[in-house]
Amino acid sequence: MSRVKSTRPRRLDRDAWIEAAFRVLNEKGAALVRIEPLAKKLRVTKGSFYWHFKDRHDLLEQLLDYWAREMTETVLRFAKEFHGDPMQRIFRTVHEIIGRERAKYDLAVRAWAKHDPQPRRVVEHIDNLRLSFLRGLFQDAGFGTEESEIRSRLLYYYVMGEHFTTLAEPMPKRLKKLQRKLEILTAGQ
Amino acid sequence: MSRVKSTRPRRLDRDAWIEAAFRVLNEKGAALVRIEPLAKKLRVTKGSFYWHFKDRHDLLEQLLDYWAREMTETVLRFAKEFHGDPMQRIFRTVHEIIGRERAKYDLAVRAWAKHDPQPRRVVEHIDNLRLSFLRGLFQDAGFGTEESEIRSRLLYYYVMGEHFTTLAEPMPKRLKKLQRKLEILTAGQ
DNA sequence: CCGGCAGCATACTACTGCGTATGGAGAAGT
DNA sequence: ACTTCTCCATACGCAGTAGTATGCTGCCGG
Repeated sequence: MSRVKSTRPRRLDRDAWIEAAFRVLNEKGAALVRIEPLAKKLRVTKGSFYWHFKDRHDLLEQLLDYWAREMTETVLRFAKEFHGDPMQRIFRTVHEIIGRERAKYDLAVRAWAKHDPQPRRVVEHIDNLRLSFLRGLFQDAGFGTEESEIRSRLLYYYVMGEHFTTLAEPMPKRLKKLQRKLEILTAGQ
Repeated sequence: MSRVKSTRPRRLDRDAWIEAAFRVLNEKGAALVRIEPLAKKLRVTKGSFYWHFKDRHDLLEQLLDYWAREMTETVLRFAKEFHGDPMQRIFRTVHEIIGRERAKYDLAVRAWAKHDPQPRRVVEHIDNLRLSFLRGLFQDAGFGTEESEIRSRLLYYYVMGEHFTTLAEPMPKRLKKLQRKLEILTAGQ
């Protein structure tokens, strides 16, 4: 009758804290990423926290790193593996982003970035990465520099809006409309 | 030499609290809309607050009302006064929204709405209002129902993105590109 | 000139959260 | 077996904040 205690992951590491904090960041916002509530969720005390981190600010920095890596490595790596027609690559990339539940995390980080220069710099960097990638796709499709800039930005903002807006229709309907939207954005060539 | 004291707005009212809270909401987020710091800014104590409001939650409700009114009355009223060519009305409307510093407030409210059903309902309502308005413009321009839905959503998300993204170029350049974006979104008719 | 009330101040309790200091248990080296 | 080091618990001081209770003051009608 021993060892029936619920999961007792004593001896956890930095990443366990960061991932738990990341969840709270997305669910409640950066202001509510607090140490003691996190400790409660992880079933430890903050003695553990101050072993792995210097202070709360230290955790928030790691959080940004985590987010930045998630957002680049995961999404763009998949997208770069696509081959074939440039138009199809655009479609499959956006399809991938919208299908996955990734970019929705952006809202919390972006709201955080609005009043804090540190996340702001990171967000700008990520935005530039993604936008330049999309721009490249449009250029591959034959659009000029300026024209690609304009259309990629339209597309990028569209993807953002899809995740920031709650009036989301069921996925099949959204994907059907996505097809038409991409037609509009890639027309005129 | 009396009456030289700095502005002493004793005897303030609900609206003074709400406007101050609204500024904090946009600058710091909903979680940091706190009573005593607000009282400090208003140069009163929270005794005043609990006279005008039942509790903190009461204030946040008023805040949503305030936001909803700001976002509908102000923006849409202007837009509805525009006349002439439907395309031009679309352009002037979006021009108005982007030129003014209004929609930027959406980010804080939207982040708040993500983990709280009350603001979420309000945001959905506002989104529907704006989107149906834009949809009407496209329909006036001759697009079909489904096609207007798709294009208005592209346009709406674009306007949102312009405000949520920090990599904003100088306004003249943005407006120049806006022209081209609207051409893309209104083409094919 | 005086009662009364609107509007705010003051003083209090209770709670939450940050950071620190220190102790303790258990694994790992020797 | 004894020490050391890692990782966490415990206990503390302190600041900030929500909410309540009650006291104070100026203005306004009578």
